[in-house]
Amino acid sequence: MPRRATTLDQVAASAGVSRMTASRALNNQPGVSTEVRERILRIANELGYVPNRAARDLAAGRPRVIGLLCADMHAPFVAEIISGAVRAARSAGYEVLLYSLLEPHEELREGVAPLLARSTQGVISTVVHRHDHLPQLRAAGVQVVNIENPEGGGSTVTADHYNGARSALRHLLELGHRRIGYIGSHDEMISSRERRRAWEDVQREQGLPRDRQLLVKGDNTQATGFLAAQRLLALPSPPTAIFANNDPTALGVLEAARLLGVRVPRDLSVVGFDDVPQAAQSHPPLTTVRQPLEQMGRSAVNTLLALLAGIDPVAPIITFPTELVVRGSTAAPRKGKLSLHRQRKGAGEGPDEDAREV
Amino acid sequence: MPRRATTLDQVAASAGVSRMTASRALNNQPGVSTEVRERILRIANELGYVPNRAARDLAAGRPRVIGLLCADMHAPFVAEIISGAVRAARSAGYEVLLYSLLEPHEELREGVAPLLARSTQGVISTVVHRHDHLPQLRAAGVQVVNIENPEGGGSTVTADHYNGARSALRHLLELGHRRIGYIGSHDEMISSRERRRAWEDVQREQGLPRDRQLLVKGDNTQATGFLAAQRLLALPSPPTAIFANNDPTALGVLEAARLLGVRVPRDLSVVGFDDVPQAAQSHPPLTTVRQPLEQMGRSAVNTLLALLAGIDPVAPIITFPTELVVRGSTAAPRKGKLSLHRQRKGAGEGPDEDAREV
DNA sequence: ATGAAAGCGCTAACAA
DNA sequence: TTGTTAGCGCTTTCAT
Repeated sequence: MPRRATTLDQVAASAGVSRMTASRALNNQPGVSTEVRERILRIANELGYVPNRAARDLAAGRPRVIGLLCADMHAPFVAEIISGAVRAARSAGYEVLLYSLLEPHEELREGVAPLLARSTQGVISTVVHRHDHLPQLRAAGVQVVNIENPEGGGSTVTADHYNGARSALRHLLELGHRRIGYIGSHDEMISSRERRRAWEDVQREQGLPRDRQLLVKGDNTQATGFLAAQRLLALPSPPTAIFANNDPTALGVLEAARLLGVRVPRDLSVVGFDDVPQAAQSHPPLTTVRQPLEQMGRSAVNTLLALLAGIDPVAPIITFPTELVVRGSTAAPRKGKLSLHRQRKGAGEGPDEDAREV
Repeated sequence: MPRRATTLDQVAASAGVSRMTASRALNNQPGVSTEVRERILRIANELGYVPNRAARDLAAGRPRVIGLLCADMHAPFVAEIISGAVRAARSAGYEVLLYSLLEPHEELREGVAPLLARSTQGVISTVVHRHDHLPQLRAAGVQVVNIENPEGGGSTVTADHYNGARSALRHLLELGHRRIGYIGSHDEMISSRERRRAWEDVQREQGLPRDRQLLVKGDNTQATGFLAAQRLLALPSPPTAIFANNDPTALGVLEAARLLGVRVPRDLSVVGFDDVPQAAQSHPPLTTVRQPLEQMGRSAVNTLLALLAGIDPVAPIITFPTELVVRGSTAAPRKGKLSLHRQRKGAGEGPDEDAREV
C-alpha cells in the first residue's frame, strides 16, 4: 500500500529549513537564497514530493482548478480545444475539471453552477449553441471565458469566421467562379451567421446574381449536405462552386456530386470549413478553412487566468485568424455550362424525392 | 464580488445544531434524526450551501476525484466514454480531472504519474494503443481501470470485439456471402486483433477459401479503407462483401466502390465497426457493430469506485456485448459474378497506382 | 532572507 | 442521537 506521501514538513526537515522557506522555494517565490532554494528543490525531488492539492487549495482560499464546460464532446473541434486548454492550464499549475453536459442541448442542471463556483476558479465554456447557461454561472460568481460564442457577454475567444469565409469565397472568385452556392446551418450559432454574412456580402459586392436559390439551409451534417447539394445541382442554372458551412456538409456535397456524376473539381468546386481530420482524406481531398483550435483553447485559459489575476483582458473578444487550406476539391470552372446529361445516373435507390425537403 | 461562500458552520448555526450533525445530515450518514436531518437539508438549500471540496478532501485524507487519462481526444469513441464516465462519477459525488496526453503516442510525461497519485484516487485510462503507462501509474500507487486495453493487467472494461465481429460476419454469411474481404489495422490494439481473429476463425469454420489476398492491412482511416478496397475489388475474384475493422475504413470502402462503379449493397456489401455518428449518414447508411460506450464509461467508473472501496471486482475484465446495427450497406450477393466492366470508370484522377501500397 | 503563529472548512475518532 | 476535540497539509500574515 502506498505509505503516506511526502509532505512539505518532511522536505523542510530534510533540508534543515522551516516549512515556510520550503514552500517559498517550491513555489518560485522570492525570499529564498539561491543556495537554499536549490537544496530544497533537490531534496523535494529526491523525496518525490508532490504538493497536496486539497491542502494547498484550502489554505490559499481558492482552488487551482479551471472548469471546462463541454456541450457536445462529439463535435470534432472540441477535441483540439480541450488539448490546448489542458496544456495551458497544466503549465500554469492548474488542473482541469471536466463538466460535460450529457445532451448537447441540455440545460445546465440545477446546482451545477454553484458547484462550479465552489470547485473551480473559472470556467471555459465550449457551449456554442446556447448561451443561457452564462448568466447562471455568472450569478454563481464564476468567471467564464467563452469559446466561439460571444453572445452571452464577457470574454470570448473565437475564430474569424467572417474573414475565413471570405477567404474561401475569394479563392473561388479568383478561380473564376461566378455562381457560388452556399449551404448554411441553423442561425443559432454565430459562426454560421458570420459565414453566411460573408457569402451574402461577397454576392453583393461582386454584383453576382441575387439568386436566393443559391442559398440552402442545412444543419451541419453530412446528410443534409448531401440533400442540399442535390437541390443545388438540380437548379436550372446550377452553381459551379459550393461553399459549405462546415466540413461534414461539404463531404455530403462530395457524395452527392459523385452520385450525380458531377466531377469534383472539374464540374464543381467545393469548399468546407473547420478542417476536420477527414477533410484531408476525402476524394478529392477537401479545400477548407482551418481554425487554430488548439491555440484558441490555450488562449481561453490564459485569458481566464489573466481575468482571475485581476488583469483586464486586452479586448472582450479575442479573434484568431483562420487559414485557407487549398486541397483538391477546387479548380477553375469549365468554360461551358455544367453538363447535366449524367445527372440521374445511379440515383435509382437514392433519396431523390427528399432532395426538395431540405 | 462573490462574498464568502456559505460554510458548514453557518448551516449548523442556522439549524441550531453542531457542525458535525450538519455534516452527517448532508452526507447521508446515519446518526441524525429524520426531523433534524430535514431541517438541516432545508436550511442548507436556502443558504445555497455547497461543500468546499478542498476542505473535504483534506479532512478526509483523500480527494473525491477520479482522473481520466485520454490519449486521443479525436477518436470518435472517447466522447461517449467520457460522457458516461463523467455522469457516473458525478452521481457518486466525484469530480473528474482530465488528463489528455497531447500526442496520441506521447509518453506519460515525467511527473504525471505521481501527480495523478496525489490529486486523484484512481484513474480511468482510455489509452488503447500502448500500455507502458500502466506500470508507471501503478508504481505511483494509483488504481487504474482500463478501457479497451486488457494488456497492462489490472481491471479492464471492454466490448466483445470478437463476438461483435462474428455477429457482423454471421450477418454476411446469412445473406449468402462466401467471399468476404477483411480490412484490418495495426495489431497493436487488441480490439483489432480480436476482430481479425473472428474473421479468420469464420473463414476456417465455414471452409471458405483460405485466400490471403482477402485480408488487407489498413490503419483505421478512411484513406486506407479507400485504397484497400480498390485492391480487394481489383482481385481476379473479388469479394462480394467487405468487413472493415472500423467505420472510417468502411466509409473509405464505400467511397472506393462508388468510384469504381461498384454498387453497394447490390454488387458489394460493406460492414464497419463502432457506429460513429457518420455511419448513419453515409449513402447507403452503413451496417456496423455498435459498442455500448457510454455504458462502458459508467462501468469503468463504478469498477474503480468499487476497487477504491476495497471490493474486489467481479472479474478482472468486464466485457460488454456489442450490437449489430443493420443498415443499408449489406444485402444478399448477386447471383452472377461481380461485373467488372465498369471498374476503371472515372478513376483517371484517382490514386490508382497507390492501391497496391496499402 | 527566514521563521512562527494562525487558520482555511471540513471529517474522523471519540465522548457524552 | 448529538457534540467535542483534533487535526488534514498547506499558505497567509506578521514577525525577526
